[in-house]
Amino acid sequence: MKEKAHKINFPALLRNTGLKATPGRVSLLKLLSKERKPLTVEAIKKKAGGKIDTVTLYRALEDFADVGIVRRVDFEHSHAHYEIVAGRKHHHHIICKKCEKVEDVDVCEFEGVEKSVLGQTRNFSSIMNHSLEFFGICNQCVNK
Amino acid sequence: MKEKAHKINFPALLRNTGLKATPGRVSLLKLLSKERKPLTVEAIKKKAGGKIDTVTLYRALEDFADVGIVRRVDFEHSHAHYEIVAGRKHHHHIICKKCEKVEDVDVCEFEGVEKSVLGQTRNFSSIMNHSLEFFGICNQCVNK
DNA sequence: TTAGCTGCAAAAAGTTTGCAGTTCC
DNA sequence: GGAACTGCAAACTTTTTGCAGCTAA
Repeated sequence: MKEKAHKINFPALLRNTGLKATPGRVSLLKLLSKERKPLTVEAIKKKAGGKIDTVTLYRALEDFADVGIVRRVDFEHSHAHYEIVAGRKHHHHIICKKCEKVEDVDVCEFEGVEKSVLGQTRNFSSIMNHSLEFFGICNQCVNK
Repeated sequence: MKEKAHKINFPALLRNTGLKATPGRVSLLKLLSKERKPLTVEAIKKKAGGKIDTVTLYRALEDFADVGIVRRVDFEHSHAHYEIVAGRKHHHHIICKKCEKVEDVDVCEFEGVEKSVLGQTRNFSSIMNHSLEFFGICNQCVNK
């Protein structure tokens, strides 16, 4: 079963979540959907040919993350990454501590784990999402 | 089995990893060890009575993280947190998306998972560490 | 028409770099 | 003595805020 994120109707997706389907936001989603990996704000800007205003980009990404179309990912490097969620299977990442190379990884089901986590706390009643990242040094960076 | 992080010989620990046991670094480790939760650089500074220089703090934390005495944790809020590792059991966190409240959580073994992850990639040969954080809205913030 | 989106300017927040002086071992 | 650590100044990067004009629905 191949993922066909490019077939998603982004204007409809945006409207369904209460956001407006502006040309800028639709192309941003297309870009993220095509790249299929976590990108920094600067990287997105570059990929878009520098045409997007940085502030507008931050605001769009925040809005998207709020409604779950996009997710923010942190790799212990002081800048956030954003990745499309819509049209993609749930997955995690392995990241090179040196060059920041990122690869997707699949990990077993997490439903049981979330239940167990909720069983341990009295301050939380539900879990909205989780992040799971693996860190190492990639084979290219090891040889240096 | 209670954790007794306060009994750790920090000067020795530092020297064992090739770092110098300066008074500043030893008290920083004591502070982190006492707090037992992820703190931002600003929070550490405040707890220390503002006596630590910010730059020195960043450099010490980075050095500590490099040798594994401390770990950096990211909570999808644009500032890093640092938590002591030495003397503590491996654990993860659940974080409130609104107030950034943090609670420790224990999760089942990860050895099998790491093996499975390494089986999926050709670019990495080992995993040095992983991050696993759960996000939700805490009960106090829900009622707002 | 109006709530939401955009872009510019500016500021705030977080982090890094360079360097001269000090301290640990 | 020498490598590591510290503190200050300065720079740089990342993210946020405010506001006026524009646009999708």
